Amino acid sequence: MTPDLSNNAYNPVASVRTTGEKILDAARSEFARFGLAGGRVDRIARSAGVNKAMIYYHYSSKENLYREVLSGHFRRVGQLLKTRLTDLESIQARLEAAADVWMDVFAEMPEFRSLVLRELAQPSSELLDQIADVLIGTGLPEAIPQLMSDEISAGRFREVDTRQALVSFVTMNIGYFLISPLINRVLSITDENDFIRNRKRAVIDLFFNGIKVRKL
Amino acid sequence: MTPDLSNNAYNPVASVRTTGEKILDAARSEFARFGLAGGRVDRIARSAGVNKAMIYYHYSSKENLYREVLSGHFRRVGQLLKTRLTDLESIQARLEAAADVWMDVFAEMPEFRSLVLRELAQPSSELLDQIADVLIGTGLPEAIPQLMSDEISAGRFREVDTRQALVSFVTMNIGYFLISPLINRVLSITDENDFIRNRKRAVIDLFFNGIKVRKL
Amino acid sequence: MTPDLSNNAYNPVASVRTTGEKILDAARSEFARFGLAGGRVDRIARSAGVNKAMIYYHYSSKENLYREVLSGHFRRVGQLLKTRLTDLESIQARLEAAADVWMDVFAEMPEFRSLVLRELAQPSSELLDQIADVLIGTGLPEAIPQLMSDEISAGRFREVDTRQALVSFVTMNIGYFLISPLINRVLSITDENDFIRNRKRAVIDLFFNGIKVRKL
Amino acid sequence: MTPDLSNNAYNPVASVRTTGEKILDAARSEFARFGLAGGRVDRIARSAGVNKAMIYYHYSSKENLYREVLSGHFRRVGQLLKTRLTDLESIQARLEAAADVWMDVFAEMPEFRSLVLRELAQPSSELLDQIADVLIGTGLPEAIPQLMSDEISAGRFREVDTRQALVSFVTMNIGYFLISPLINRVLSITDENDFIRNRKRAVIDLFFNGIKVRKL
DNA sequence: GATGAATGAGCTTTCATTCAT
DNA sequence: GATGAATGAAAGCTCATTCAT
Repeated sequence: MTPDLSNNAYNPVASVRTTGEKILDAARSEFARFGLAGGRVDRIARSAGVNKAMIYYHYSSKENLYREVLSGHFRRVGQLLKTRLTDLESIQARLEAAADVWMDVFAEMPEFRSLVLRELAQPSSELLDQIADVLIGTGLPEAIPQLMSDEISAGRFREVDTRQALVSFVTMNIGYFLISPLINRVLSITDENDFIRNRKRAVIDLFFNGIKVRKL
Repeated sequence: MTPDLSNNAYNPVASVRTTGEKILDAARSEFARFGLAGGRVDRIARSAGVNKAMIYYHYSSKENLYREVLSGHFRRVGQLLKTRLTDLESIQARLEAAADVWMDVFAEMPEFRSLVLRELAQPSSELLDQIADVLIGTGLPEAIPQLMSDEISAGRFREVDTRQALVSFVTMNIGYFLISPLINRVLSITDENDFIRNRKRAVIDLFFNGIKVRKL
Repeated sequence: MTPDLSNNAYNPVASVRTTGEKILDAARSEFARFGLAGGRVDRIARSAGVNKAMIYYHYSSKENLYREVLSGHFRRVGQLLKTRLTDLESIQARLEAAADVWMDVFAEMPEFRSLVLRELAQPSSELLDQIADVLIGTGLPEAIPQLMSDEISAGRFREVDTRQALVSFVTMNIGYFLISPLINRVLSITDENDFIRNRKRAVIDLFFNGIKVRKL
Repeated sequence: MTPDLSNNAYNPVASVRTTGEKILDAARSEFARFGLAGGRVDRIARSAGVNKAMIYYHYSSKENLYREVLSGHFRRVGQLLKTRLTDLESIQARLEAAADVWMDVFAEMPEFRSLVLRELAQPSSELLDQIADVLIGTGLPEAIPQLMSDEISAGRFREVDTRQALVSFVTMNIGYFLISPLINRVLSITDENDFIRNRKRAVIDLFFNGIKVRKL
């Protein structure tokens, strides 16, 4: 059930990592920690154990290396979404699966969070376009509101703005991961893993209780 | 009802902005756009219309200037929270007020979002400690779960994990602002202001419908 | 017998030091510690307790202030030499008096040593010209070798190169003060004052035993 | 008899000087002329004919480059002392050899004098510790006074303070070199080389005549 | 005389990138 | 592919000096 997102997800066989892969790995962590502007080519080379010139040989520029790092992540996320969200009929099943994917993504791709946050901070980010394309490509942003409308028509969901509802669901899931360092401090959460484990159920519970037709 | 968060919130009378304030204003926008590492002292000086050395005269280092920018924001946020969240009894009133504050903060302090996102991206950020302190200082992180517990005991709220519920509420509100560029693209939201206007009601509606005791 | 070289030698009445004097005092110690290139106008102003612009008001430039510091020293040294070396007949009396003066100069004008060393380090120093003039002005550099020649003619001194002998006498005296930090370390001299007290006698003793006619 | 202390002493084959050596050579002369604070990295780079960044590539900082310059000198001096002061029995032979070494050092390492003077001017110089160690390492500071004591016990030397005597010998030798620009002016010495050539004999003569037991 | 703020030139250092081997 | 050395542009910062009040 858990996906294959082990350490070597990006580089299946660690023992024969090519120079290009070593650079990519080092760059991933460098850019996650310091961002594009703050990341240092020297540091990447050193922590990859290769000569600095090799970075230019393989990736031609720091900025391009950064792009490679990001597109690697998105390829992986897209692939996960595609694999895990097919053949699911009910809206609940789909949303649960999506929640799972995000949890896995953040759990197993530790640098992803930082990279995305920094991209979100930039006024015009070509990267966001890429993510958006990946997400739209899953068909979910269109399908989910449509399914909700169907449920509303069928009298099972309350009359809500379906896009707002979708945004609510997404932010409850992703939002926690994005601002977890802040939340952990404010709520004195010490066992983060435990909190995350319960998170999915809590979100699903609140969301469907909030959207389904019930009587007071 | 809307607060005085106009452009000159930090410098009431624009016409007599001191050099220090001009620098701070320029720095705010520079760091929001490019981050600490990407921000350029030259550019700040130029766009503030002052000599570069003045930045060091007034703020002693680029990093310290950055800190001043951030702490200025937090002071403002803390002050807003303090002003707007007092004398409110019911949990609903409090959460609505908090939602209003966040909406205002993001609407009126355009650089805040970027700055916070970049800080969230950093593994160890002393700034997050500052925000956390501001938030804890409002008493809300303790009060809200307590009020929820009271409602649960009184049979009015369902048996939910109160901290998870709080996190859900917060992320539904803040989360949208943080990832709005992405959401806007994915959901093809063109009139962002319109979406934001409806957002508060949608969140409150979903949240309380989801947490209150009702019958199916 | 000991001269009036107390702390306030340069500024007779400390309690009413003018701004110009305060600056001069601070500058003296600053330039002694860091040299002309390493000395900082800011630091001088701060440690003098005056505004930086005052330095320019009173001394017009850093370099000029430096010159004032040095010429203050030389005036003092010249004055000392003049006072203490007059009315002395015998060569021994004169050399002893000169040794005393140097000892007093180094003992009571703590910054002098550093300043002179730095000037000596510079290939072309107008300051050295000034000192040289002061020294020549005392008449000693001409008188002493002449007196030695007389002694030689009279058969009391051995046939030595009188200028070399004078240089030997001077370096034995001054030389120690110039390189004392080094000598103290190498010879593990802990009680420097004690060593200095004995120095004069040792020099005189060695010099005259070395130069007088004796039999093996 | 004279040692190989030609211009390229530090870099035996001038035609293949490495970049690091070129920098070191340029730095040596720059720091000798202007000191650490007054020395300019730009100037060093230009006069070495290399890119400024190379200085940081090879020596990581201006201060460190300065340290390298000095330790290079001290290594050389230590080596000279070690080579020239072995296998010498009599105290006279040893002192003469030491005097020769110092004369050679000052004659052939033209920058040494300035560098040492500036270091002597600094209140706390780690460099002086290094020189002191080199000197102590030669064993002379301990051996010479001991030899003098032996001579005194044997009735050949007069009863003198042996450390004072050693200091006298050293300052007569080194002292002249340190303050030569001053002495030359005061005594109108035009042919410095001639004076230096005679200096050694004059010092030895005065010293031993002064310390040996003789009769008036 | 005295001050705080301002200036401009120049400082040390950094860093992405390229070159020669 | 791989390396160590090199480059040039620009970065952050300093500092002697001056100005307005």
